[in-house]
Amino acid sequence: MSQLKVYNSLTRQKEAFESITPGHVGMYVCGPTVSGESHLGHARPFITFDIVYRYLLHLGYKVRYVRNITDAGHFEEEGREAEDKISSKAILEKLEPMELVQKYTNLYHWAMLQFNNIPPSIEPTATGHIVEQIVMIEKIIADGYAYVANGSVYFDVAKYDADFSVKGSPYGMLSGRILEDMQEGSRELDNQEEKRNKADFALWKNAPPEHIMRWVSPWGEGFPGWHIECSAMSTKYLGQQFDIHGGGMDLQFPHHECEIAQSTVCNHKTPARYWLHNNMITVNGKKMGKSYGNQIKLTEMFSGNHPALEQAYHPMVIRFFILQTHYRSTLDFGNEALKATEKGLKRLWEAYTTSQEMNVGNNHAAADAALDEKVRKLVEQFDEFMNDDLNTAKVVANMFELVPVINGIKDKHIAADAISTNTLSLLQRQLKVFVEDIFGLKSEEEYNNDGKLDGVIQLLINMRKEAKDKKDYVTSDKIRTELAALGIQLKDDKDGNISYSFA
RNA sequence: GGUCCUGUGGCCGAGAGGCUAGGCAGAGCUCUGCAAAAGCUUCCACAGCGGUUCGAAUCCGCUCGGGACCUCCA
Repeated sequence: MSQLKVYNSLTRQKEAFESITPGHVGMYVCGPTVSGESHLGHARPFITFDIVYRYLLHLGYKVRYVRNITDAGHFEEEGREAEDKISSKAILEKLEPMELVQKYTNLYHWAMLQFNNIPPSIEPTATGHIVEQIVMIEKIIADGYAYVANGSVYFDVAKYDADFSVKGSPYGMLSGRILEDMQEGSRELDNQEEKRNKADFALWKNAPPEHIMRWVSPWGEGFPGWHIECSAMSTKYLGQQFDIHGGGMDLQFPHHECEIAQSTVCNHKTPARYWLHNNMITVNGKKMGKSYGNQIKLTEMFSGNHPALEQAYHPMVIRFFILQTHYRSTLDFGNEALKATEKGLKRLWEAYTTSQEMNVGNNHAAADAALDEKVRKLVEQFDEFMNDDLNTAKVVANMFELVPVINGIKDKHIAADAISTNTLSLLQRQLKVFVEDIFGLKSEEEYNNDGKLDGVIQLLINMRKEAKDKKDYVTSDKIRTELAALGIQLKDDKDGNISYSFA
C-alpha cells in the first residue's frame, strides 16, 4: 500500500508522513474560542481533523489528539464591538465569565457530538494552564526575546527574526512573509505605543480594572496573550516537537507564526513538523466569518431557522458536504449544493446498507471479469486517494461509482455470480471501514429512532402488502400516501419486498 | 500597498500535458397496478487572448474577474 502523504504548509509541498516516534502520532488542532456559538465555518476544521484523526487510527497509529478550548483572555463577542470583551458581555447577561464560557463550551461539545466527531484525547483549556503560560513567558523574557511595558509583556519579533533567521527559522517562515514587507500596510491598533515594533505581539496583557477575567502574574494582574496558550499546552502534552499541527488557513498568520516563534525560543526547535491547514467555507465566494457578518450558526443549520436557509440540514449532510471537497479547497455554501449533498448521501447510504446485507455467495471465478476488476480497483483506490493528502472527494466519487453496481446486484440486474466472492467481501469490508470508521458517517435514523418506530412501520408495510395482494389499491395507496406525508417513504423493491426511508 | 491563492457545464465540486471524476438538477427509456426508488442512455465545461508542445482544462505570458492573509477569525 502507498504511504501517506500530506501537504505541509511549512514547506509548501506534499511530503511523506513519518512520525517522530514510530507507531505514535501527536497532533494539535486549534479549537474554538468559546465566547459565542460555533457557526458553519467552524465545522470545517473540526470535521477535517476528525477525519485525519480517524485515518491515522486506521493506519494503526496510536494518536494523542489535543484540541484546546480558548476560554480566557482577549477576545470578542460575536456581533459586538471590539471592546466588548467577554467580561462586559458577562456583566450584560449577569453571568460569571466562567458561566458564559461553560455555556458555549457545552453547546460546542453538543455540536461536535452531532457531527459524530470523536472527542480529542486531551481538551485543555487556556484558563487551566495560566501557570504554564506564565512560566513560558518568563523563559522568553529571560532569553531576551520579550520585554515588559506597563504590566504587559510583548514578544520582540525583530530580535527573534534577526537571531533565528540564521538558524533557519525566520519570522514568517510558515506564512511565507518577510518581516519588512509587513510593516507598511498594517493598521493602527490599541496600545501600539507600548510596543517597540508594530509586528510585536502580546504574551501577557495588563488587565484594565473592568476586566473580570484576570490572574496574578509577575507583571501584575492580567491575562495571557492571544497565542501563548497553544504553545504552552502543545508543549506540555505533546512535547517540544510533535508531528502535526492543524487549524484553519486564517490562523496561519499571525497565530501559528507566533506560536512557532514562542515555542522555538523556548524549545529551540520548530514545534510541529507537519502543518496542515484547511480552507474556508464561503458564502457567495466570501469567507464565512465574523468580519463579514455572514455566518450561520450550527444550531441554525440544524433547525433551518435562518433567512439564508431554505430548509434544515442534518449534521450528517453537513459532514458529507465537507467530505465531498478536498480540505484545502474553498467550499461554497448554498442551498442547492446542500440539497444535492442531502440527496446524494441518502442514495449512498442506502446502497451502503444494501451492500452490508448482501450475500457474497461462494464463487471463485467472476462471470464478468471486467466488472469484477473495475469494482476491485475502485475499492483499492480508497486507500490510495486518502494517502494522497487525504483526498476524501475522490474516495466519495469512487463510492458513488460503486452504487449502481450494488443496486444492480440487488435488483438482479447484475447477475449474482458476475463478481467473485473475494471482490464482494472486499467491497463490503472496505465500504464499512471507510463509510463508518474513517468518514464517520452514520444513519440519520439513529438520531430519532428508538426502535419502536421501526416496528410500527413494519406493521404498516405488512398491511400494505396484504392490501396489494388483494389488489385493494385504495388501501395500499392510502398507507403509502399518508406515511409519505409524515416524511416516511415506502419503496416497492424489485424482489417484492417493501423498504422505507426517511425523506 | 505587500504576500499568496483562484477562475471547470444550471448548481456544488475532482483532476493538473494525451485516457476528458463524481453528486444534484434537466431530457429520454426500462421496471411498476400507479407512484417512488432503482437501473440504462443522454445534454451542458474547462474566464479571454497569445505562446510552448505532435498534443494544454492542465505549462508560460498578458488581460479581465473572484478571494484569503497582513486586525479578532476555523
